[in-house]
Amino acid sequence: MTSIAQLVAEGTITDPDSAKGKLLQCAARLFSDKGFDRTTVRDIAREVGILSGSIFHHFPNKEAILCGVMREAVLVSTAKMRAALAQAETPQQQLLALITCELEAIHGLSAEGFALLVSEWRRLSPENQADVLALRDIYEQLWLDVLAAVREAGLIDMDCFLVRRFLVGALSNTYNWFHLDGDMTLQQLAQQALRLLIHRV
Amino acid sequence: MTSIAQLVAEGTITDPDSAKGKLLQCAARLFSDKGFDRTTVRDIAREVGILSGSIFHHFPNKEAILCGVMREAVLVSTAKMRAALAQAETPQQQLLALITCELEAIHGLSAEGFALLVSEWRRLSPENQADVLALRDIYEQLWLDVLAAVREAGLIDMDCFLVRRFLVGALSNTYNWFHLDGDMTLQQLAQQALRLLIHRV
DNA sequence: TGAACTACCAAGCAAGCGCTTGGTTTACAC
DNA sequence: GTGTAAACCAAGCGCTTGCTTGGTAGTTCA
Repeated sequence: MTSIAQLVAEGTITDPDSAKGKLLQCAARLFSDKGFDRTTVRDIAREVGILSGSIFHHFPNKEAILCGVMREAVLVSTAKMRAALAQAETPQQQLLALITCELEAIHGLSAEGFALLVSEWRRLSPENQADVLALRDIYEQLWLDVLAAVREAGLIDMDCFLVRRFLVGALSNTYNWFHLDGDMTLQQLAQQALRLLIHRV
Repeated sequence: MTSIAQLVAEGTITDPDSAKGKLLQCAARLFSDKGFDRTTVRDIAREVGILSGSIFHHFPNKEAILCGVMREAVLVSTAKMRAALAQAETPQQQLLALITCELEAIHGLSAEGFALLVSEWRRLSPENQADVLALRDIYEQLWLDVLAAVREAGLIDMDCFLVRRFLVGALSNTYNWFHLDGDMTLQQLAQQALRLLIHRV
């Protein structure tokens, strides 16, 4: 059973085969492609093959779609990171695993819509921001734990929070220049990002 | 004569005291605060104290305002960076100077609207993107020259293009978490960013 | 068989959007 | 005084937006 199927079974995330799940999936792709504001509810509806009004049977408003996309993106990514961490041994391997996971999420290989957490964060109301932030805190704690271990091992000497903040920017911005079909593989990109943080790889 | 006054005298940028200059300034702030799509021409007009239709006496359309803001932001930043470079001696000092300049630009201390180059880049038509990109290439070449010198000095060992790309993301994302009135000064932030790239500071 | 519920359609409303149009004010040159 | 041009106003057009409303198929379960 894949980690996603598990989350669906738990009721943590929406079944991607359900109507609501398809809406979230299409919305995530459209939001990522064109941005939240430039994506109309008619765009999303057309993509799933229903009329625009029907969307509001599943969501109270447009913002709730974005919120749903973000929530599930964080949840899926957290699960994938936990699974990847379990397979890594040294702190350095763990850090590389996290970087790889986040890059995969950003470039739509795992949780479509993850990049929106940075680019469209301000579109969310304060209430919805707090809602997603609670999930994101769990996600970020995984990072901080690993970074602390790497620091403990003497591989970095900067403040962990600061390292993470720089890294969030560096990785999320790869969305603007890195392409999966280019010369560089995602694994190579992850390796280079690791080299940025750790100077003896 | 300040570098900005010089650019105005050359006719390179718009006089900030002129009607058009005030429009660009207000638009830059509003675009930065609320985003391009969420800022209406009525918002901008209200801010400068004219009616919305009057804006189109100065600009052919809304996108041209964003394009103008970006153009001037790059031009001002480039000039500021050149001035800062002239005062630095070692490659490492030069790199710190560039980082400081870019952080100042991002956080609105020099060229208001610089952060838009990343966050609102996709709102520009391909023609306008090419237009701004030509100016930005000059700006980026300054970075690459300094990074090459730092690399020559053996202080970094990664590909310069890649370092710059990671750095663009890391610095531009400080807009989302760093605040000028917080515990950390902008100079300290610049120092830390330098430490990320160079491991013996 | 029929009540209840889910998912969706068909139509359209109210508000806000970028932008246009024709006319007025102001400043300055001759 | 008159001409000219820039800067702006006043009004609103045409269109798109998120969202609402009332109703209809299809399925489930008693």
